Amino acid sequence: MLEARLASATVLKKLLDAIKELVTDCNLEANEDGIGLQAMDNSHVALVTVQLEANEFDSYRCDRNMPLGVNLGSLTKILKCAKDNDVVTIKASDDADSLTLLFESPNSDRIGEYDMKLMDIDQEHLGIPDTQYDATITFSSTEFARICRDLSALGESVKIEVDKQGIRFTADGEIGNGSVLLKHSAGRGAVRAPPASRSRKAAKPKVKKEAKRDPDDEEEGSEPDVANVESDEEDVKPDVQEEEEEKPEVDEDDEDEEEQEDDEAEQPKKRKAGAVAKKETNGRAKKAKDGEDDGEAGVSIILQQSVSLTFSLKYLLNFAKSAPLSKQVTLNMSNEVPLLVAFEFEQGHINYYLAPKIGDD
Amino acid sequence: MLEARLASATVLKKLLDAIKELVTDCNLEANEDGIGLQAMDNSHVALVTVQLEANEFDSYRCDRNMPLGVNLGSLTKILKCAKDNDVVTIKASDDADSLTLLFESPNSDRIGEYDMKLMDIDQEHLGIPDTQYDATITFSSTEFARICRDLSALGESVKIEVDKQGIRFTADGEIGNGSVLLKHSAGRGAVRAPPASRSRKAAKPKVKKEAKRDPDDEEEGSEPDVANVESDEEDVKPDVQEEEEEKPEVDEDDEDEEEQEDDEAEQPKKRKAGAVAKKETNGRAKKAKDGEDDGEAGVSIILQQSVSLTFSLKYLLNFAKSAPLSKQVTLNMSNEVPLLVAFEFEQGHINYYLAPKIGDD
DNA sequence: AGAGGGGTGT
DNA sequence: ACACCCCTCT
Repeated sequence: MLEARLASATVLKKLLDAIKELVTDCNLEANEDGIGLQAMDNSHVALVTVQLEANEFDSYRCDRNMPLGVNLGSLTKILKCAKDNDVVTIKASDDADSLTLLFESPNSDRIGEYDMKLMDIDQEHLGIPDTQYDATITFSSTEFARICRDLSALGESVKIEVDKQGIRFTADGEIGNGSVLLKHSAGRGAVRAPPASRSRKAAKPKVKKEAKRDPDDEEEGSEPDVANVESDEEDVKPDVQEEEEEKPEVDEDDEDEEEQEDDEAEQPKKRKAGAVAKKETNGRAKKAKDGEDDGEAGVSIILQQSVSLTFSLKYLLNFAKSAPLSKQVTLNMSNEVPLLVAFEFEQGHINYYLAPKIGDD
Repeated sequence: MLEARLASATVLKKLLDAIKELVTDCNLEANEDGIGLQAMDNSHVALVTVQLEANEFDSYRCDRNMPLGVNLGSLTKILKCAKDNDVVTIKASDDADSLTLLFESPNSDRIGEYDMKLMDIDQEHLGIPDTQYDATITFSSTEFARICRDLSALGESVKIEVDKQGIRFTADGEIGNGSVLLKHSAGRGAVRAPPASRSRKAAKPKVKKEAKRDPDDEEEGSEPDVANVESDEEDVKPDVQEEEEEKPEVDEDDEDEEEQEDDEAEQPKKRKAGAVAKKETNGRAKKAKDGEDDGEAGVSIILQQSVSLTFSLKYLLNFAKSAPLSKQVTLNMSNEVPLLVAFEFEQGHINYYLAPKIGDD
């Protein structure tokens, strides 16, 4: 049986707003690690994964692995019945034919209880290899959303080029061409040599498989398909959550405190997530007065080699709907390999994978 | 070649929002005076003119007259890619087959560059005579917008009557009749005898031609046509900008300092525009606390003789979309002559001309 | 409370 | 496809 208590409904609401248009039905995978979700989008082009960490819940109990097949539209409707600051309790009995959501006002003077029918969904669990990316760019998620929105007025595709100078998004279309260049920020998340951050990653157990995909993988995943997905269930979830935990730190310790953070890396994740949240708050307060509040925390670029990839803006626009979940987004790119768009938030993360268009000059 | 730099994208955005539904394609006329636009609306009923003064740009360079044929929809799309406080640079090379817009964030960490295809547009340049109007009413632009919106719920036409008491807008329709009366403000922009303000205007060179239109002009422009437009290119732009520069002052010196402002009238325009902007700011700050911020600066009426004219609300609604550009709007009316609706803003002005309906009451 | 974005209707 | 209205996010 599952019983998970979350202090605020707002994360769940934002999560569902983010993915409900990408995925109609899918299994929520509840287990001792927390609640996860993995699904191809409806047109089978993009892959979304979500993980809510068990130890980020106010309380969490899950006796066994439970695949909970939900219709995300229905779940969204039910979540609309919760106020943002309601305390949410998610319950499922062992037969798992329905999911119960309990919404309590903060002072418990109102309690809503909603039951949702579950469905059986046959869903292969895809293994997602832990890729070492050639370029990792972390910047304002609202800036990301803004760029995708702006450029989608011009064309259907965006070319993303990353080099030492910064990251450039370019779209061409009938009415004209547009390009947006974000320069890496001096003083904060500036361009950093990869080895420094990689060495920290080596401390993790069973991370990294191969850094690059096989060429034929990209062949068949040429356009509308996530190329580097494998069917290796065993090591997927650990990999994903370890890897995602990693990325924001790169930006974190760009400030001043690398060694300290490395120490913390051995500690429970709860502690680390707290640090992330705190830092984000600082970032906002710090930047609040300089007028430009999209530039929060600047643009961090970690570059192993320059990349140039082209993607469908339609999907990026969808991914950018996760911006309310996190102030920062991380784009992970290697040439001819699917893009990983990652959002970290206090309770977990959401990752999107999208294969590049081919012939992307 | 043209290169014009504007400290903030917001004026351009507002301008295009204001006219993009009225005009589809038109030439931007860049020359040493600045950037101008003149176009009939798509149904050839109303006339719009815009002027952005060269000396109000942060920097301005235009070597020769360049007609830049733009699709306003495309330009609007591109301007949506600029944030309000972005610095905008407009560039066109001498062959003028495309227009480049550069959007830089205030701290230059983001640079957007957009190229827009230009088109050849054959467009006669209409001469607009400098008319002395029988009634000139200056009041809150949002009030104007509100009245147009409110009355358009009742009928398709509005009768505008101006006399010493004030200005009355009346609409009749099936569900009932409505009328809004704005009284001239005591203490501020009150009704003023025309000679006083006319004498100031007399200080300008080459102003005023004839005060009234020829009757046959109105005949052919009876309903859907701007009647008093002549094909006299020479004196149009100077006249327009002189005249428009004049109007807000009427309201300005209603405060206490008539003579001083008359002195300034001889000074360069740059100086005067600055004064206008400053006064507007004061007006906002002053009124901020009395709750009614539509009544800013009151209602100023300069009346030579009473007028009563009827106009299509559809067009007035469109004109009122310029309200974000200026806190004040000026209506200039003479019986049986097209209405001039004028908005002044720091970088220039926008004027709308609309012929009255006949049988107007 | 205001502005921007998304969705719906013409 | 464009315009208008409503809702959400800032």
